Amino acid sequence: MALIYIDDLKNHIAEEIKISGWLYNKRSSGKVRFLVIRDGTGILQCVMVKGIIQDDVFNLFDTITQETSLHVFGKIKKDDRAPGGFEMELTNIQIIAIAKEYPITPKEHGVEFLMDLRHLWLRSSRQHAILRIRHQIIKAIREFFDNRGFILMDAPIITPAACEGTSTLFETDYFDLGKAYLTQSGQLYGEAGAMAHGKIYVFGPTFRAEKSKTRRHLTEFWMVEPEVAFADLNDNMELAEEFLEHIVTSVLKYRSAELKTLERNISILEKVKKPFPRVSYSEAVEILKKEGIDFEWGNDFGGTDETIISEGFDRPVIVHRYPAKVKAFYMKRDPQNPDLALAMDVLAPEGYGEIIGGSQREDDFDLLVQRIKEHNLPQSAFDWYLDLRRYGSVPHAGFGLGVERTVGWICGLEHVRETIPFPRMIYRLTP
RNA sequence: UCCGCAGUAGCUCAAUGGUGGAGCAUCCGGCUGUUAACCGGAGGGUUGCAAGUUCGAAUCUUGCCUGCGGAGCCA
Repeated sequence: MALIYIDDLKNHIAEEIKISGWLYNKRSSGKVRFLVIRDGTGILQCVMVKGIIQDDVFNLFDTITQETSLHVFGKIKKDDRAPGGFEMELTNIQIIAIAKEYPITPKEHGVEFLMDLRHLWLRSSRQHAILRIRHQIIKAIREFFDNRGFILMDAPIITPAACEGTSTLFETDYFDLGKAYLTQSGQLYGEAGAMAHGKIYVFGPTFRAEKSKTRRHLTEFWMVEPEVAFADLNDNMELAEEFLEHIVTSVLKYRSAELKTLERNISILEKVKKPFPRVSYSEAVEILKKEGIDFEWGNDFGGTDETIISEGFDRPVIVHRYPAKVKAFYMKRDPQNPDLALAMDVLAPEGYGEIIGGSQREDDFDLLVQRIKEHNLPQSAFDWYLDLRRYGSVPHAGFGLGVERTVGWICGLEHVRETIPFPRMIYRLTP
């Protein structure tokens, strides 16, 4: 017999059915008792009245504790008084396993306590909604690229050297070959893929060993990185805005119930339509100065700078053409001004900061060799990467989108630690 | 690594130098439509750890531990 799920109850009104789940909450007013069941797809209020149901079933109420697993049997009816709009008139209950005293009670808890119990916290309605939206975002990401002929190309997670040579990497011993590192970006491999397939995307976990202690940082996070051959900075910015529009539209369409659970103000999300405002780095610096910020041209923006810049716009804003010296070695210089890199960042509204970073890549062999030297990187480690310029180099561009920051923004969360099932942070390795 | 904040019952918090409490959770009792149900009762404490000041410390001082927020770095 196929399981019936709570989110499908509308097709089973007036039927006698079985629902399998866990006790979410229970209430009683003596002779009338309510069991609230969750089955992973929703919650269902079940009601029983003494004298109408068998006494031995009625009395099971006292032994069923929060999160006890059980089957409930009864007839489904519409009832506006019930959360979810449907109610089951109980005829029978089968207990599978009585739960021990459950630590997460239907009252407030602190984040530290809940994070220690993350494996159980995932069951509560808010976390449930967040992870369903995360799922939708990831689905929309894959859908977007798949529908446009991009090929998914997995990059290695264990790598021989830094991709960008700046961040601190997690290090491990690799047999007789010396040290290996966990990847901080699949991009360089993605460029190889773009030269083979035209347009690809890398989607995988990335790792940063920096001791970042902010609401925007995890040591392990997921990143999607498209890379397109024969594309320039403008193509890259257009791709990014169509991409973000698609993701947000998809979440609004398929996860409105979850956004409501999170009490997200969706009017802000509804404005995420292309074209996004575009400002150059220099214009962004002017915005900061107009707001009274003491900011020197040539520095990179900090978190608060990004917030101030994005506050002037009602949708994500693209900042382009950064000073080359604050950006990575592989970025192509602006032919109009060699001090600038053809880089672009997308800043999310409401202070969520940088969710996309990308650029047109340097495609000239000699210039790339020069950049590697300027950044004091070992050229031997990049010899394979230079091959991409030796053998049929073309203009190409791409970007990386941080999944957790995007989930945090769309859900309206305070901290990215709630956007991933089991966050890894500098002071948290468990559960 | 640096700066700031916090640590009291299983959980969330109160008590600011003078007898450590409340709500929730647990246990017992009551209630025929509850909505984080409600009402009555009970049990539950090395106030993060160590030292110091004081007649007296959860409260003041110092050190340590743990966590949170921010800076730097980045998505």
